[in-house]
Amino acid sequence: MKTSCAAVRCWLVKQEPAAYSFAQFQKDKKTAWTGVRNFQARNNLRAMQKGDPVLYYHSNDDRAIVGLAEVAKTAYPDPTATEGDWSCVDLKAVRPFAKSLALPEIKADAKLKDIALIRQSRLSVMLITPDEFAHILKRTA
DNA sequence: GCCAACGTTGGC
DNA sequence: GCCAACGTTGGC
Repeated sequence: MKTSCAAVRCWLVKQEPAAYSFAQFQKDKKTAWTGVRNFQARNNLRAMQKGDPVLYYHSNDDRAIVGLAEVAKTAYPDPTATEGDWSCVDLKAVRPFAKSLALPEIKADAKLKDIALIRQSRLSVMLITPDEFAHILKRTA
């Protein structure tokens, strides 16, 4: 359990399943979330706290929120960056969702219409409101 | 495969 | 500091 007084923040990361699927992530149990080269996404990585819940979204082929992860280690320098000031975190796979939540369903859901996933379609690491997070957990149970 | 959105780069 | 050109991402 988190014991700090800071509110738990919920995140969503996006990945192409062909590049790194949630199934592969589960086999690995833990992975370094490297390769982010966008300032806003990087700043979000840096704001993550250990234990924060992270939704896992498959872009391109799948287009659905498929599972849950959590932050295992806060931001540190991205070892894959050869230049520039970039960060990565470690993520731990928690569980796949019983039902994945597909993009058309997200778009059609009044409670999720302002979600960053839709509003900022190209951002790969984003903050999710607690209400949105709770609603997604309910719909994927 | 196409196109829209959008971040980045470079010329002025 | 503005803006056009370009590259990348991601939905369809």
